[in-house]
Amino acid sequence: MNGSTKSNSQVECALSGTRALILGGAFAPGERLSEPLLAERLKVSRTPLREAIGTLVQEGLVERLESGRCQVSSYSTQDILDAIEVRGTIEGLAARVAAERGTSDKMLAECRETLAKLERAVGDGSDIKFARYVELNAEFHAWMARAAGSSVIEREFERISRMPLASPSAFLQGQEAFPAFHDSLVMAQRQHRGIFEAIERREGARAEALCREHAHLARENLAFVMSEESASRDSIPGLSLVNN
Amino acid sequence: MNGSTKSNSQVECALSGTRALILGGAFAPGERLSEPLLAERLKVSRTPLREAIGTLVQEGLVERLESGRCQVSSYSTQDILDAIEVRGTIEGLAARVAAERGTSDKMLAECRETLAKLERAVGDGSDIKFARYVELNAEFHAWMARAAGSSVIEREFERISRMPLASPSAFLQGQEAFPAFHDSLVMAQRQHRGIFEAIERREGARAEALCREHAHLARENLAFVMSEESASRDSIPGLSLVNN
DNA sequence: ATTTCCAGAAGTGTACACATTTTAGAAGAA
DNA sequence: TTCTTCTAAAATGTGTACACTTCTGGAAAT
Repeated sequence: MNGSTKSNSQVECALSGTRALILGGAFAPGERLSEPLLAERLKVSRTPLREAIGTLVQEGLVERLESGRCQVSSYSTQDILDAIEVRGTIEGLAARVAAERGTSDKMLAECRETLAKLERAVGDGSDIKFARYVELNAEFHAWMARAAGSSVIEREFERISRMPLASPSAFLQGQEAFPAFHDSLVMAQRQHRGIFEAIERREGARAEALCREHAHLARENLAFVMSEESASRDSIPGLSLVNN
Repeated sequence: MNGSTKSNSQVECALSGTRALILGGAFAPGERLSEPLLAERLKVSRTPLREAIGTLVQEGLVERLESGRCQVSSYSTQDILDAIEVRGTIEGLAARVAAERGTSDKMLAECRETLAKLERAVGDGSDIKFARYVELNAEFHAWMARAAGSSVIEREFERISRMPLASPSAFLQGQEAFPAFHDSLVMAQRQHRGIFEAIERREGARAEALCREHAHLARENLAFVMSEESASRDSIPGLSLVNN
């Protein structure tokens, strides 16, 4: 549920617990949070909970009102589209920098392996291993952020990826049912190849442009999910926070 | 910009106080912070101080060690250059979006006024009003972030601008003495005009490219300041955190 | 029926105590 | 000297009490 909690500290517990509740739709967007109630629910005291809430405010999942109270954030579809655009832009920067400054053979080899695994997960498009794909897709994007060789750029990528629904894998979970998504994944994988090739050949502009186009695919997926009234709306964490 | 503490809360006090101490060079980069000592120094108790430190960790000014202790961050020159590049990229995105989606007449009028004021502050380059220029320059950049009409983009701009030395005005303070900076300011103002014109004419690609080039100017200024052993090194807040 | 006002309920901000962990330095052995 | 080991000091993590603020609901007045 809360993933792998490395530290059993109360703050970690409060953070992952609150995040899971919000992303799982336990609160309506705009709903106020009560520290005492939430503390009791999560079995932590207010002190670590308050620290966790502060983190969530920084992340943008929770907003602080003038009065000091906090409420669960509410996003418009446009907000999510913009967040994906920001991610694509940052990834584009990372890829361009990786291409321009050059990437070590070791890094390139790492990515080649990930890409090969991704191709095996995609297969010929008729029998895609989704769970595996999601994992490897995240790995590829994290690699790009790392390949720039800049802790600042990597940090920024991680931050925007933590924003709900802006992460590279946000819309992949639980979409097996839709054949349209299969084509999307095949195309995405072709773009992965293109991005890697551009970085390898030190073609910065091409790498950047491809990253942006790659992010555009996520925007299309969001538009698709938002237009559907299917069960997928419940299976995607955080989608309950999106209003119109 | 936040200079004046709107709320007299203990957290605000601890936050601005600690930030000022760090940016002012009261701690060496990498130096550990002691909550009890810092609390006593700032006349606040540990609880609000801890919250403030958490914020500073999120901002990147302070790092949390495995043990739980905190230390003042240390940046390389490359880190700052990268942060400026990220800012230029985000600004470029903002400008492109503003151009592509269109900007209201009211917004455009606002910016025209700022630009006119900026030109008055620059004059013919022989008698630049620096303090005024710094203020208006910040206004122009904030306008760009707003012009995109996206809270997500604006947020991201504000975040990266808070990173020490990455803000649009980081290297302007206290550089009156250097004639080279006068040319730099004149050119910067010409770029401001170009960016505005591109947004007005809805030339997204041009607006984006100009923003990046504009940020490059800040990179040059950093390189200049770092090469100098002048007093300017002490007059720029946060420069003491840069190592090599 | 609508507005105003007030009191109680609930919530946040802060201080502080205490348990546990980490650090630093002295003492001792190789 | 240099490296271990141990111990006391100091720091952090957390629970809790309490002051002060904000919210809520209903009674009274219009």
